[in-house]
Amino acid sequence: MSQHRHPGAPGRAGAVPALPDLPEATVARLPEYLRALHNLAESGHETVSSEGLASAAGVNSAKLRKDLSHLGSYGTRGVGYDVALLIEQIEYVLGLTHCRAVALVGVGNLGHALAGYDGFASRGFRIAALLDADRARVGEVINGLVVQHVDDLARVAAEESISIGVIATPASAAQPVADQLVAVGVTSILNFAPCVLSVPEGVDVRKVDLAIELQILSFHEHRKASLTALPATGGSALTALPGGLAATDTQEAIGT
Amino acid sequence: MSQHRHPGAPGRAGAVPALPDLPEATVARLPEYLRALHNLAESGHETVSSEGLASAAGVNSAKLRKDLSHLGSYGTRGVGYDVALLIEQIEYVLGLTHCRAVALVGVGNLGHALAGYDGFASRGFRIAALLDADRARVGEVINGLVVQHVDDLARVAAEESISIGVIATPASAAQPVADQLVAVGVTSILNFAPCVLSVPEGVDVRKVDLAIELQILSFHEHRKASLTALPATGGSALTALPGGLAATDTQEAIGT
DNA sequence: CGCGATTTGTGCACGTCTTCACAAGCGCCT
DNA sequence: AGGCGCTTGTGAAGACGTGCACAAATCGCG
Repeated sequence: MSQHRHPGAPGRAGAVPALPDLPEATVARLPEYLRALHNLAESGHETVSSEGLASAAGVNSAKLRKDLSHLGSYGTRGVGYDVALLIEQIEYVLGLTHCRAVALVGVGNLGHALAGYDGFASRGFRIAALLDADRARVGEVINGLVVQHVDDLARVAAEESISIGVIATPASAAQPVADQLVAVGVTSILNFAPCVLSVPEGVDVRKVDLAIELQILSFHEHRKASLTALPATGGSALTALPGGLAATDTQEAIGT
Repeated sequence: MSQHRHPGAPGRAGAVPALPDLPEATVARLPEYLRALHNLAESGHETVSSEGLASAAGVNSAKLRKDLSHLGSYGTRGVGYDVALLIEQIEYVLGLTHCRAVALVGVGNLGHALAGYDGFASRGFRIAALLDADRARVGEVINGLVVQHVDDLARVAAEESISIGVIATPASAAQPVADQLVAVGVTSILNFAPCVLSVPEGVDVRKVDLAIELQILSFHEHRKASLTALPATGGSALTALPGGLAATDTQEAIGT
């Protein structure tokens, strides 16, 4: 395991790209590393240590090193990682070496915002089509793109090579839209509608539900509040004492 | 472990709320169960089996039962779960029994969409204030709320009891905004800006980055594409065969 | 009243992820 | 050239999450 080789995007000879099947948890963090690396590159850093990159990405350095080690050996002991090289590598692994076309379905409140979000373009994604089921919206121009009817999806997909579909419709419309996307060959879907989608095997769906995020935060607020409400006994009682749950479980003792 | 007791919200006598510290993974799924339960309740179901609820929530039934068992025993063997009771319980645990006030900072593209998103109000959250650093935006009315300057945060927080802060600003503004939120006592933050926030201990931050979700999907697209590109050898080679990585590791053998 | 069908709750084993701790490797300085 | 400090890459251990499979419990029916 040495001999600093670069088997990734640059220099591969059309052979097997050698995509190691990374742990999901690692994949989920790579984009964060990538963002941090771009920041570092802009501020003139040429190399960065695992400690430095880890803190910029908000993770611990051991985790970062293990994550990067899954891509191969791109660091130099005693020095750190070459920022530019690492960017290249991560972008290759993530499949960002070429711009990916995104079809956005549903130009309501959220869809509008997504259509105008410049964070996509700056990170290798191009919104290639806006679609909506509401004929009243068809023809509207958003951010330089004309809204088309969702029934024209097949034609649109034929013109542009759609890589990813984004669903920003109400929940009731999401499943049919997903079916249409799958029908035209889309195998990756980002779903903002609050519902579960059923898709055939081989199609990846990621779900983002803004209300769920708030509810998770709400839980922690609730927990924190209930903690401070127990000045003396509370703090220790719920850190898993043997009798910690006695307050509720005593009833069981009575029952038996 | 029996004696169908209801120690949760309804009927507790001001004593310890007995909030068990749930596994994070469970907490993250509870909102999904809650949404599915509301759907079931609307369609007239009074009870639901773990199997039924699990499929409605998109998880497997064993996981669902284990998740719910952490809240206590609210099912009836041979019957299933009482939908209304379970809703009550989950809402209590998540701290949704009273409406939570949310302060939204940054009314740009995304902020606008969030301000108009009705999925918040319908699930126990009330956007209590809109704030922005841009004085040109102050005074603008969005969805019945007047945009105020972010420097007025202290006053706003005094009027409304802000429970959660949402950051929808550009990355460069996010950290100062977070500091201001923390300064007025906010201990839960939902961050849409693509950057890591540093906050004091005790403050919870959840991050939603739309571009990251796309990048994760991009990875899977890339992987799927590289799979289909290897008709014969590929399929098996990268499912962790001993020699699967030989294509790249042979270089090492040459090196040594 | 008892029995069978049904469904929950959970012990257990397995896999994944995280963290620690340290050997191996690299560059620099003398 | 040799040694020293620094940093990566990785084995091993522990924590955490998942899924199976089954005992316990409940309802309905004869």
